[in-house]
Amino acid sequence: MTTADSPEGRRLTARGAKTRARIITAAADLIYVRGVGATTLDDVVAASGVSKSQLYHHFAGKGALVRAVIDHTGERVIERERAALRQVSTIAGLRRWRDALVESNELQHGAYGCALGSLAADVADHDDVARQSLSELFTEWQGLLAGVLRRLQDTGALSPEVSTDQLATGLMGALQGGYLLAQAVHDVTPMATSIDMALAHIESLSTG
Amino acid sequence: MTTADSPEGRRLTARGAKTRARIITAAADLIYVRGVGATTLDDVVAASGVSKSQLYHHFAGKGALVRAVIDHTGERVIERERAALRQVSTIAGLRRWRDALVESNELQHGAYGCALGSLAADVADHDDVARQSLSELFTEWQGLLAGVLRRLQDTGALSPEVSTDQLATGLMGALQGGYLLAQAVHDVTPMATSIDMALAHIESLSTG
DNA sequence: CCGCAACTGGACTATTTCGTCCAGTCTATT
DNA sequence: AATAGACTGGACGAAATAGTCCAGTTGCGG
Repeated sequence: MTTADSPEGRRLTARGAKTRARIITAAADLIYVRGVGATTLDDVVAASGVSKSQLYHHFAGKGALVRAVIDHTGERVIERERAALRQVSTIAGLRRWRDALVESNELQHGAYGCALGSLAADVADHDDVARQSLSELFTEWQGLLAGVLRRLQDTGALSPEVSTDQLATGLMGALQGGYLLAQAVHDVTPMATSIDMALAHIESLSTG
Repeated sequence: MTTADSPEGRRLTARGAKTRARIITAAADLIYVRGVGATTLDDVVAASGVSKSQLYHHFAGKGALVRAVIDHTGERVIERERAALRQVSTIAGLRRWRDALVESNELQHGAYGCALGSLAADVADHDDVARQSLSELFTEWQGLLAGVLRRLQDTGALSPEVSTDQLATGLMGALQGGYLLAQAVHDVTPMATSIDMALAHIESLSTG
């Protein structure tokens, strides 16, 4: 999944890998809060406690760093979602998943939005390879949701007629739209409402 | 709705107003395509054919210009939606509304996303008064959707039990999420799917 | 028709920010 | 433990960009 993002060929020592990781996590944190455009490389240098020459040693430039941040954030989100959704096979489980996301977003009153969604809005029209990475990440995330929906079908809680892929897309749309509205309003209520509507629809498609 | 955005007190002549409007539309077009951060004031000056001193004559700075762009774009979107939704009172009418938005977005293969949504993602965490304007615009837009849903209730096409406000929020969430996914994938399919799910849910709530 | 205020235009400055360079330090291997 | 090569640090340069200033023009009220 993760594309080769360090200068090709050269192998990293353990120390180098650690430094590189420190740069990425610092950049990811800053970018999540301030956005790509408002995050300067000097900010990243200061936050990571790494010299600028190292930043350019590990990354070809700001674009490459941003792409690495996308990969990193993507892995984090996918990993979190994989853990959260792995065992879910009921509507109630999906509701608990929703609750966790809403509560987590509540902590910052909806600010900053979805880690992946904000990145997408930020770079999609500016960096095509970054956009494609994000596209694949969204697809993977939707795949996890589709897996849950298939399990609902297997247990008979969801009609076998419906397209789990389309429902997963709809659910992801509701989630991302909810994040965006919550970000604009600084209140998670619309996010909860938006996801609830998607879940209610899924529930209404139960067998019989 | 539109806040006073030109230096208070001074009255604009017709020529001044025209120049001011030209700046705003040029900036709005650039910002829609490139985003706020990637749009420079020199770009705006070049695109509008207006001198920089005039830009600063009409706007206190970049932030004020961006806020004016938000007001302008907001009015445009709300006006468009008001016209599109005014007479809608059936599910089929909502479907035609959906078709028009999807087709329009198809022209650019989903790029740039929703004029209001992109702005929100761009500035919400950086300018609180801009965020609040956007919040109000979303609320107004949702109000138009809620109006349609109330008409559905009046004609008996929608159960009088359901909350039209919540459904409108869910529909707006699906719309915005759909825009974002389409932007990431460069394909309007997920946008269509996302809205369709919301509409299917609304349709499933018909009386009886 | 005249004068004053508002509008127009573009050259200029200060600051920010991306990216480079070089000198010194650490580490793995022989 | 010596050396080669990889890693670290910060000072430096160049470009872009927000914002300022002043000289010239236009148009409206008296």
